[in-house]
Amino acid sequence: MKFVYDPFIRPLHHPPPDSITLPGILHALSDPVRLSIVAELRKAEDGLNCVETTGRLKCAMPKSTCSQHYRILRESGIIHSERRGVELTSRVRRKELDARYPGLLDMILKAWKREQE
Amino acid sequence: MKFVYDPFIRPLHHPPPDSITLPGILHALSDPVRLSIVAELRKAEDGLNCVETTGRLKCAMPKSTCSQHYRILRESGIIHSERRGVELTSRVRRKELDARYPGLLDMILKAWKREQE
DNA sequence: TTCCGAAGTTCACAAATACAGAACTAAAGA
DNA sequence: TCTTTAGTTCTGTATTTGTGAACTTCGGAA
Repeated sequence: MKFVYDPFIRPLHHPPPDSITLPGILHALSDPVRLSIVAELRKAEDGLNCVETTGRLKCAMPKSTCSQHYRILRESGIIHSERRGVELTSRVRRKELDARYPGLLDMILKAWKREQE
Repeated sequence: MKFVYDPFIRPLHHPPPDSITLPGILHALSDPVRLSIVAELRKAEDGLNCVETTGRLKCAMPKSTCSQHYRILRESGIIHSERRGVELTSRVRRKELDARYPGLLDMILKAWKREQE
């Protein structure tokens, strides 16, 4: 069977703001790793790529798993990713999220930070 | 194989406040049906049983599915359930949740209400 | 008292989802 | 050109979810 591969051609899918859903957001944030990824991304104004993020997380994780986590975050509408050469730079879609769910992400990340200590 | 059955003897499991986790909460709330169940429960100060809740929800759903949703909500720590004869009366664990995650549930339910309109 | 209906739970199985290793592609630099 | 780096896809396995069917218990009716 042929192995079809086109990661750099296939466009990344980002939902438009009005098709972001609350259950989708909550599901994306219902995983400790993803919560931590989002927390890191949110701190970094310029975005981070996967290596940088997992580096700061210091929780070892296979690349494939990491890739899946980013896909889930992206397709739920929490982050925006863009290819820069071989890297994928992601950042939190702050304005859009805050317009749709004011204060929600902040509150969740704050609670997560507390819970981590 | 023997069918072991003891629903009215087996105790309901409610996590103590300090073993409630944020990912657990978010996961429990990452389903539209469960969000709506919690919204109804939160409105009813005295608690509701499953039939009352699903009646108000007017989204038909098999009993087994409903039972699972309640189990997930209960084991995440969002609701407390207690048997009253043949019924199961559930209510939101407001004080405990608000102590641990101040304002979070309110914010989520408010966002859900907006999204429903 | 006995019987029946209502309320929920558990089981079993199918479908969907998640995880992680392996193979792979493309870009950038030596 | 060759190699390293960053990330994706595939695949098989494992876990989770949804639902019908069988079941138990309680409370009220007969």
